[in-house]
Amino acid sequence: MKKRKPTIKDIARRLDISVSTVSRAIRGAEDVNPMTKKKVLELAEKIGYKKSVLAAGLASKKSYLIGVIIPELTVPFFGRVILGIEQFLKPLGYDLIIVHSDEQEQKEKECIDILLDRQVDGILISLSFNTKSDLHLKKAMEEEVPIVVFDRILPKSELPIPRVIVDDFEAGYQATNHLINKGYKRIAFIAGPEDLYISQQRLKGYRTAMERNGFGTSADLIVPTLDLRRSVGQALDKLMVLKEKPDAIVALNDPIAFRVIRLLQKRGIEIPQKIAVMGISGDDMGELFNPSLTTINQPAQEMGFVAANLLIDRMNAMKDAKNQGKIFIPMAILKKLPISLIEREST
Amino acid sequence: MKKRKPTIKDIARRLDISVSTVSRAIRGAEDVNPMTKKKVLELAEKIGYKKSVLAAGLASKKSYLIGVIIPELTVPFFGRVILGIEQFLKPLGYDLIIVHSDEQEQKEKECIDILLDRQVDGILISLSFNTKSDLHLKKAMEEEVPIVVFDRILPKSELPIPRVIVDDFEAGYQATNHLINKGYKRIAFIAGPEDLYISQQRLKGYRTAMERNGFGTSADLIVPTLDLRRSVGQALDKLMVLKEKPDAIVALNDPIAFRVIRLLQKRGIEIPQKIAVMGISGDDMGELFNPSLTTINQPAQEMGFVAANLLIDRMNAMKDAKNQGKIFIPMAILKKLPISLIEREST
DNA sequence: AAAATTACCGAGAACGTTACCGGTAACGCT
DNA sequence: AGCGTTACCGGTAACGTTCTCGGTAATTTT
Repeated sequence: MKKRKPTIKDIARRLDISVSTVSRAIRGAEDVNPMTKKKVLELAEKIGYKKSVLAAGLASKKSYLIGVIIPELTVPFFGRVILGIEQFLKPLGYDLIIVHSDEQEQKEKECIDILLDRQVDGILISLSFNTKSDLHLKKAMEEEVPIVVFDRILPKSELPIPRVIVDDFEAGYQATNHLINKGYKRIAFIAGPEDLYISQQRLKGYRTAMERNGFGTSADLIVPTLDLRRSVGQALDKLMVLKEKPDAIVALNDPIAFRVIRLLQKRGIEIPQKIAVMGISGDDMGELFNPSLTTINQPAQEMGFVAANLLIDRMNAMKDAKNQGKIFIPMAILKKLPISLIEREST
Repeated sequence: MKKRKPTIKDIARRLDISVSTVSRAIRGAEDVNPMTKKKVLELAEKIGYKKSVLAAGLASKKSYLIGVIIPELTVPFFGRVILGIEQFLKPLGYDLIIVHSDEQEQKEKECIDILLDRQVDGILISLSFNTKSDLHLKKAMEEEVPIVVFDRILPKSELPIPRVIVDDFEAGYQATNHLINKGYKRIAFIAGPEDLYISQQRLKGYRTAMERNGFGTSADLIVPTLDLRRSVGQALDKLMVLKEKPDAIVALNDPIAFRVIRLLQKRGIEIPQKIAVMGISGDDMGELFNPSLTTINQPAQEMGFVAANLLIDRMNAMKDAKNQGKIFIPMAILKKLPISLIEREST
């Protein structure tokens, strides 16, 4: 006694109308009598009809799936971004398929492939720490699936795609400035990989702040880390062997700052008395540390919201162009979100 | 100049064979000459053929999508679980669609609906803090999509579905025991909602350890929290107004423990000198705290792996039953994973 | 040498929906 | 009265696979 799942045909038969009409009614399209529409909807509800996304997708060449690629699952910042993405996309009937690149360029490529295979309608991506090229993004563009990059973008990319980031220069600048205002003088910066746009910009902000206040930016004080975990210690080591040790440290982001705090404490260095520490991210977790972490807040959720919005815009633009028979000319957009200071105990 | 995406038909035409054969070759099925198979695969690669998951799913009634429902995106534990799930499922060609319930039963229901609409082949779910019934799981069962619950399960559920958890009793027991061994005497327990199985069991473990060591378990020392954030403070308050304050606290999980540490420090209470704190989860983050958090490690990744494994088993069992014309009789399975102590500075 | 088995392949019907086009009836306009 | 609109609706062909069944030739078995 198996109960076949009801389909559009069953409804059509029982109501003695055509499948076309039922289809139109179901998806709330134009050209259908309110009366019949009501009847269809009621019967559908009654017999527990569920539209097959698969079949619908196949026929309409849309999947109503949006792919999201993030570098790491456990970074709180990305969790908040996804919240914003959902907030925008869910009401529109899109679902999310979330994959992570594990901070590796190679895996990132695979992620793109997976999503393309799934025929997602669009892709939202934040690049991994180690991504140096965006050829894989190009691939997506060639398949005509719109893509927008958020937060972690590539500096020199020529690709005409939308990007949404925070004002990273300003973040670096304000962080450094805050420290200077607090009276710190030898301020160090723990950067990320060279190719990383956020690293470049935040560093630039740091440099500018230092120079405007008459402090040099000796190369000693700028050390890179290649990931969020292991190499933070090495970076810090470089700082601590200097003859003149820094009295404050700006970390590229909060996860790095957390580790810096911990490592300094292990050395018995008091924060912020001996050395102050600043993060950039605005993770909630920073509040729980002892001392709690002063940081630059990034509007993560808003970023997700805006990125999703840009994606839908782009999708619509592509569709419109196609309908009018024109070819769609993709354009680069760079949207910067404002940041703000969260002062806590570590500075 | 639009380039239609190559399909199975294109390959068939160019190789002058039938689509059936191409299909078989592509999906590596039986009954196809190795020679032609090779040719198909090569041509497919050459012209950049991508199989349409939509069409394949429609025809085969499989989506190769597995839904994962977790209570919160930003809890590290779940991030690790997902890693394990991926590890098992990816090689099998499944992709994950991750949704979160925001710790609300209502949203959890919606999540199930979304996944069912997507025609996922299976569902992995960890219940929200506030889920009291599992009727929504029943719904999934009725649609014949297999489901397995991990970590956060319901105590009294009669549903014949697989569950995988850690040995929560043992976790509570070992945590408490560790504290006792360290010489603490008035040990408090911060629990979760009453209906939560992990809370019940860990509490039971706590009680047993206390009693076996001749300590009473006065009701004062057991306080509940309803979420991972706000109400932790209230729970702690109840403990701190006692005439005889506790000298150690076991928290239901690490996120709660983090907050406890912070709140105690704000009151100027030294950890672990005045009060010791223990978590249960094994979050990496615990290492970064000051003092670092002693915790019971849960094999999160393994849990994901095992849960995924059980899911696939169940899927196969259902398929086999169907093929043999029998009806599938679902059975409950409860798999317990072993835990271990991570001793750090907070005790 | 006949029969049975095996290895491989093809035809064609699903799968459940949407897109496209055409048609009818009713209505309003000149 | 004739004509163009509008509001609905239906038929049918996609969409790109997989599945079932059957068929042929080669190979093995008896």
